[in-house]
Amino acid sequence: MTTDTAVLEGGLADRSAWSARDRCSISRAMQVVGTRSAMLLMREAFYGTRRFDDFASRVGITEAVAAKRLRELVEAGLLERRPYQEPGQRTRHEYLLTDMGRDLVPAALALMQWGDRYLSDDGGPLTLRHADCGGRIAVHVTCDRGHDVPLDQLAVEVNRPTRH
Amino acid sequence: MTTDTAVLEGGLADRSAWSARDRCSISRAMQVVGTRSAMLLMREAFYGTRRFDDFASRVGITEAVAAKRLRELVEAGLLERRPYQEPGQRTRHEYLLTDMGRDLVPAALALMQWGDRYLSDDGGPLTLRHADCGGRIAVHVTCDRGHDVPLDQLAVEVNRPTRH
DNA sequence: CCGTATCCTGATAGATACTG
DNA sequence: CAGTATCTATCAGGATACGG
Repeated sequence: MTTDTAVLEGGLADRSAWSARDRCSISRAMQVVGTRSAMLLMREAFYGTRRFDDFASRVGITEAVAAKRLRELVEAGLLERRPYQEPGQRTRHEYLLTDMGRDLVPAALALMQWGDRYLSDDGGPLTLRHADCGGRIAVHVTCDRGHDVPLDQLAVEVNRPTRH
Repeated sequence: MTTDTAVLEGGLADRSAWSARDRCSISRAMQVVGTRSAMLLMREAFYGTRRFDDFASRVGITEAVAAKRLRELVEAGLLERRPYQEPGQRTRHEYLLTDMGRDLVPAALALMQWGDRYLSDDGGPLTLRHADCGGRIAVHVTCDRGHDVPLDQLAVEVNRPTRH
């Protein structure tokens, strides 16, 4: 294990162990939700969209693209395709968030927060609040001892993969 | 203004105001860093990489792609291309994080955290710590009254654009 | 070192038309 | 409503070669 302190300041010394592209979790995450359509479909799922047509129209993509992405997201485990039946109707399918999909919310919110700040003239079209208390939502980087961690106090530890 | 409570539970009723794709901050953010190479170049910048060749080799992309993405990231305002000169050397350029680029860190960390959890067999190649106290880093969704907000307690408020 | 130029492949995604 | 099929344009990105 190697520990570097204040990465954003001094840089990361030992990179050999993880510069391998295929182990980087950001890289892997981007392979799954690294297209505009995939992330926006997840956004829709967060907002409660369940049906194919709604996904396509609300995201603003063609049915062909929606079908392909949804299939990939189901296969990757972010969504679950489940049959359901309304009384007197034929069987349909709905797309539901899995735990894996739900846990992507912080990443989506972090992107939204960043976009609201830097890519929008009026702070963005949505304000998120804590349903219980009405406080405004923000995404924070914290440590498990409860400190809010400024970006210049991030340290990186390299975990070498266990060999056999 | 319209407020919906517990979006992840009940769904979002009033979508007409923001379903316009071009105002969604997630969509805009994905236009800027929605490719694997762009996000990984930003990751490198977070880790202190400054030079063209290092960007290309550490991210594992060709120089052509690196050149194009870096140019776009500079143009979008996430990086700054600055000339510098070592004594006795000719002028070179380095790519430095701007505030806008630095503020993308939480989004990158959120993706990393998600990837560590769901796309890695061993928790991921890196552990991030708070340099001051050594505590493990995590990305949290909180409200400005200090509550940690569970994902099922997110409420959405739609801000209509001001007309004239 | 720091890129540019060219060529090529595959993925992303729009448009349109069609099926159960 | 929930897709599939086809056709097309644009973009992401690898390979290779070249220039300051």
